[in-house]
Amino acid sequence: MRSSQYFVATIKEAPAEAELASHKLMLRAGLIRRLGSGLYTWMPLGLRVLRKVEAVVREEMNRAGALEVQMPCVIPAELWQETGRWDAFGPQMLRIKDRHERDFLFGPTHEEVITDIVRREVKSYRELPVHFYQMHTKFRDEIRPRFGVMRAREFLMKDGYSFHADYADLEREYRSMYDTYARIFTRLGLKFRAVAADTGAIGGTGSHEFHVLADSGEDAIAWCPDSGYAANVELAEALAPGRPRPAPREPMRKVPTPGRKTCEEVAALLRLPLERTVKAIAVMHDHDLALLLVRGDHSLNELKAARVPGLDPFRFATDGEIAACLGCRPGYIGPVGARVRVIADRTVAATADFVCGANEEGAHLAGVNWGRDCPEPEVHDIRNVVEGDASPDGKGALKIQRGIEVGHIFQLRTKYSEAMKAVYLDDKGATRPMEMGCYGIGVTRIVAAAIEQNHDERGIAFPPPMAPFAACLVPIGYHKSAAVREAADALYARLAAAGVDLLMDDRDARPGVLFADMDLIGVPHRLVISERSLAAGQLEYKGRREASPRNVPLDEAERFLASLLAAAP
RNA sequence: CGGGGUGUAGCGCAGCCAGGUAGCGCGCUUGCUUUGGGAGCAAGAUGUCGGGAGUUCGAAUCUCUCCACCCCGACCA
Repeated sequence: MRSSQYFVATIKEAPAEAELASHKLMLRAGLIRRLGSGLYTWMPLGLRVLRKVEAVVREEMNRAGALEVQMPCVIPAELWQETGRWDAFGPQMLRIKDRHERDFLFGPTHEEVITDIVRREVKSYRELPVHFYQMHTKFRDEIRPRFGVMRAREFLMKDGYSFHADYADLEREYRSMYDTYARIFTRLGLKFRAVAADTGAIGGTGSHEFHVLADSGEDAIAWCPDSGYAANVELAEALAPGRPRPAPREPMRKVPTPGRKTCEEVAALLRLPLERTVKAIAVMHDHDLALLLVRGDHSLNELKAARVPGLDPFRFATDGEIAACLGCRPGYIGPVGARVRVIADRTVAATADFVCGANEEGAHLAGVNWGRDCPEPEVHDIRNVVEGDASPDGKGALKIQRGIEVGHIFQLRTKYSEAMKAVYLDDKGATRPMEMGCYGIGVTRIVAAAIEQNHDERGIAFPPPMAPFAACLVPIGYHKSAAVREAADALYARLAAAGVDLLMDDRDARPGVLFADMDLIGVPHRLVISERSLAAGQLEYKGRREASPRNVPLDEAERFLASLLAAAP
């Protein structure tokens, strides 16, 4: 491809709306353009990248024995009413009506559609297992689309669904998909980690997420270098402290803390470590206020809190509700004297002589002890684990890393097959529901995640498997020097004939412009032809991540490039 | 939805507080020069100042209202 015949839509300054490096770079490199909130056009260059990711995913899915299908984006409401998700899925599902006022939805996921297909087509255990997948445009009306295609409303997803005669076979396929996903992300040249995960709205039992590691990731993952344990922080259990609660040593006393509302401020005022403070979070369940207590240096895990018996569903209490129930503003609330349900985190329950709000404006209590100063609390694991916590498997300490979720696999079991009567006859003639698994990859998100992980001050440094072009040829003085033009055209023809995925930047611009653009769009290998190098019978090579160029004899260019491209990413 | 912020040329921004009829940089067009890391000079083109209503002799600027977008929290591939 010649860039003069192509569409290089690079820009110098990123639009102000972009904050994340990958979002800025995708706009600057001309990979995408925004149409509306969470809606993006993939420009020619970006689409090349997307197609390369897609190809790797497709190849590995096919290798694993899954079969590609294409389901409709627009789905009749009846199917979703059958499983109850028409009402349960919530506002992120885009509902639409046709000319007859019939209800449809734009599919955010396709369990119902595929289950409908399979229940019609598969009647016997002899036809199982089956695994269908598609590369599909999904729409989810996200509460807050952000970071470009990282969290878009419309996005490309690989979604696969498998059906099995028994759980053992589902487990086999689940392990196969786990390995397939690991192979896909490895092939794409990404640093990733597979972690145990919550099953969320999709439902089912076992589940793993695949995260591309990046500090800008929206998820936190907890992992243990000693045991290999890895889980989303949402899920990772915070064990109770190993030692029992110390005996009280201090008397309880009220201390004035005007204007100090946060645990940090109170701890600083009293010159106490943050671990001695207790943070109270007021929540409402069924018109009843409850206090959730975590240590000042810890944070509440809302998923865990929602699993506390008798607390689901809960919401955060308003300032008015807190005032009505506890007689003061948030910032000064605490368990002592509060006539409400008190749920303490395991760590809080094992803390003595702690500091908490006095339920009085501008005052806290210090030296507070369970049992002596207020009733023993209800104890649950309701906090997020932090770096250094004991691994839930009891073997070592946890580390915390941030990640971008690019894949998620679930064991759905019979949740959908029972709701939709997807049954088969086993070898004894008995009717049984199919065991089901589902497996998703955010294809568009992978591109953003890869850039997040692979960029520098000059732009994107794509892993070779997903670079828009495998290599580029930059002739200097193409429009001025006949020698350069002839040599560049000849090399271009030879490399094209050899099937090299090459971009020749033959635009009539200064060399700096060409170099800057090739660096920005992330082409991994760069060849430069100029009168200077030509005179020595050489051309110049530089890898995108390398600091300085080296010379290569002109007549060895093909072989040289071929060996680079054959090398592992 | 709650909290914060921004809408002025294709992009990035100034002008707004102290109303007087719109500007800078990049990009774009033309010409000349330049040519190994986003060139220089010259001449140009491009704006319903987010929409609507109001105050005023006069509104980008003040008031009200609607809209869009961004950031922080609940969602998820």
